[in-house]
Amino acid sequence: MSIRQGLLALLEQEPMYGYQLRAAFESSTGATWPLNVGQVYTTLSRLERDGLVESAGHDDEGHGIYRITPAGRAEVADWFATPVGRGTPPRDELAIKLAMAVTVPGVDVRAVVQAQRTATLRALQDYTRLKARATDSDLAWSLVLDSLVFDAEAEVRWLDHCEARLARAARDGQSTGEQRQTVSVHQADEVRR
Amino acid sequence: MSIRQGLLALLEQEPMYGYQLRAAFESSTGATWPLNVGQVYTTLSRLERDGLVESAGHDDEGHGIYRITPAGRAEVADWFATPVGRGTPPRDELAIKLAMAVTVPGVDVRAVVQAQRTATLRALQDYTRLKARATDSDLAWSLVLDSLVFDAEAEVRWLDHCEARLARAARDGQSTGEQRQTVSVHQADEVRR
DNA sequence: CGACACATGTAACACGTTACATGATTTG
DNA sequence: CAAATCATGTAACGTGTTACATGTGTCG
Repeated sequence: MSIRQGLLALLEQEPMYGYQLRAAFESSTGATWPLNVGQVYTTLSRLERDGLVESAGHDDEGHGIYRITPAGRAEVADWFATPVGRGTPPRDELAIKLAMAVTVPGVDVRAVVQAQRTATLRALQDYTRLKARATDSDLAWSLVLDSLVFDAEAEVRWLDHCEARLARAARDGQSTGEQRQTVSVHQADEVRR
Repeated sequence: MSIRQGLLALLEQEPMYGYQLRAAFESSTGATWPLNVGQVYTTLSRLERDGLVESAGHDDEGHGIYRITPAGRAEVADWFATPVGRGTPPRDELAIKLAMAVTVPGVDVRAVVQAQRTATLRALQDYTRLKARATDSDLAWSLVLDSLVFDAEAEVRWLDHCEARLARAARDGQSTGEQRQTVSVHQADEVRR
């Protein structure tokens, strides 16, 4: 649901054709998330289907131009105005994986944490290397890169935290898997708000 | 791609029927990500289609039990052994949104940052409140909660960082939108590795 | 000429998600 | 009894993603 919004936002700047849109998107995000061109066209179709963009004839060179509609503008405004979903946060694969690792007996949780930690640290190095260049020019990309860095750092911190807790749990003799047999359902509907 | 793996991992612990699986999943993740029961069954079908689980007759009470296959076990082992995708990191909607906000002229970036900051801080409070209870018992849920906290904290830090950079950029007169007209493609294929 | 970037699409599939239909069993 | 929970499924849709088909222009 973010490519859709992203492309739509770019179209608010100026009508564009498909290839141009892809270039604009990758330029802003610094090619952090490579975008298959085909997806631009499928997404444009869907946006047109939903009345958020419309075909606007052809370019001087014959490119099929797309233009944003009033409804589209409204949607973009709404997107920027509404904070990103901290109500039901996006499923975090790593968190799920660790949760399962400590739930299912016979999994070497420490090893999982270690492996992840190494990988994340390596990614962090890559990001830092990339940040060296490209700094002041592309503000957008620079911020995206920083986002990746902050995320990765938080992940490392969390992994360390996990290790500490696991060590403590192990020391206290709890065999990591003292789950009840018949799992009780719905002990926390509150999270759902 | 994480529910699939999660359910599969749970089945390695012990054969189960659908409803039980959902309970186990929500128990481990602390109902942080509520899981529609229907999805358990669709996912089970797909897992069976792929030969990772198989039907194992019926329970004493007539429940349709699913059992993990050797191939399934292999996949789980692989899942735990392979670090989560720090090669092409998952698309971060907030990062994309901010990138677009600074790219498209006429967007009040500061307002976007502010709104997000408020929302995230509020979420952080909720998490902290939840952490008060539930601590030592459910290790898994506790870790998931911590993950959310660490993530949210990193987000706030990043938002502050963004604000600072934006202020600096504004002070230096760059009108936030000094993007080149014709966007240059592929200036950074390196990220893709 | 041949390779390569530009450019536009389409078909197919994956996973996640919701809404709905249906029935058994429990419980106030 | 009525309402809620347990339990199993299916149908339909949405976005994201890849692979493919196809054609034009450009440049060494």
